[in-house]
Amino acid sequence: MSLKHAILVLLETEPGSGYDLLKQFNNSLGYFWNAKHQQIYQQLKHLTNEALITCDIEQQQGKPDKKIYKITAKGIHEIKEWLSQRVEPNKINDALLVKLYGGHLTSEANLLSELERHISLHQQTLTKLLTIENKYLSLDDELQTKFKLPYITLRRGILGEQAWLAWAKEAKGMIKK
Amino acid sequence: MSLKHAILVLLETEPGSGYDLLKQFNNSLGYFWNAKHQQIYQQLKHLTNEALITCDIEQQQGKPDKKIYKITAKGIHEIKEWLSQRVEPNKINDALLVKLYGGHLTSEANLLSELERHISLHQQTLTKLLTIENKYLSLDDELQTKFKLPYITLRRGILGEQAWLAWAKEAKGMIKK
DNA sequence: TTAAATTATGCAATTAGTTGCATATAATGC
DNA sequence: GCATTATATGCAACTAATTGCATAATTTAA
Repeated sequence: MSLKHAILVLLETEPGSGYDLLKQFNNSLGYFWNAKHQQIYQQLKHLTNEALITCDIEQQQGKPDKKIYKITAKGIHEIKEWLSQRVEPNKINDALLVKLYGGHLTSEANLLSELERHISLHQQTLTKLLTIENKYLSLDDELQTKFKLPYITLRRGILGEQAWLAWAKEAKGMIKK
Repeated sequence: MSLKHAILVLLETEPGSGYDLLKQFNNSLGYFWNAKHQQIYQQLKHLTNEALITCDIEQQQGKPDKKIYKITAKGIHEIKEWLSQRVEPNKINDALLVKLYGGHLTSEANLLSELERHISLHQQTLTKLLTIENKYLSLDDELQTKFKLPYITLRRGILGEQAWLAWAKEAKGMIKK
């Protein structure tokens, strides 16, 4: 399980609330980690109980109070321990491919429109990632070096989405033929 | 949840045992669905209770009896119903990218050796997929047409792995620099 | 001006998935 | 000759993740 470690790594970079983490997962980091708000809030509670993070409450007018979490020394130690161990390669469960695999039981039009819908989602993701990349590339050398590792993960997102779109184009052609 | 539908789709193509399904997931279909044996056996029980599949027992000498499952008319109906609905795009949770993202807390050597380990796993997967592709390409036109849709999903695996490896090469270069 | 989206959190119940254990033979490799 | 891998299934306990519900003010867009 590494939602735990994903959260620790994010909080090590910068303290934040559950909602902040949620936004990071939903926006920029969605190409490598996804989680619902429930999971994040529950995990933050666990991590606090384990003393891997601590929490300060920030008063806000109107909105509910914001709980700002930050990592502890014990939390940093936990990350380092985790980093020294192997991680499992990514488990893939792709329902769209199941749908295509069994696609002879439905219409070509259905397959094509579903594919089209996914293409547009992936295209949106790619555009978002390229925008982030452009911001990165406009930084000075020092900052580029500082954010080199996150940038490498961003490149995974970009290359992954480009390959997905290339496949989808090929797939569309083959379905029609 | 579409392990259920992944199993139904596989059994629609060809009846088989839980173990047969496990092998399919672990070998050829691992690039689009993964499941442990427990999950498969449990799901087969559920599907049987729902009368979406039925089961014949095949006696074997030495080994435990093999339970051969096949899909029912109700099961086919369930697939068609599912195929008519939208599927969610793939949720990604990639621990290796978390590791790289927080990689400043560990050594470059550690990152590189982990990356190298994953490269070799992905290379193996790609080789396996290309072997399957070659078999497909040597079929006659009629059979190629028949297996067109599964082949499209195979292409996703191939293009996905190739893109992953291209990224990894780039990443290695950047980490060293 | 009214509806919808955003900000911000969390309990409770359920479903999905993993891990550990258990059994038992045959075939393969060292 | 001995260890490992493959064949073949499944219970029980646990952990992880999702879904439904709940609250409540602010900002934004139609």
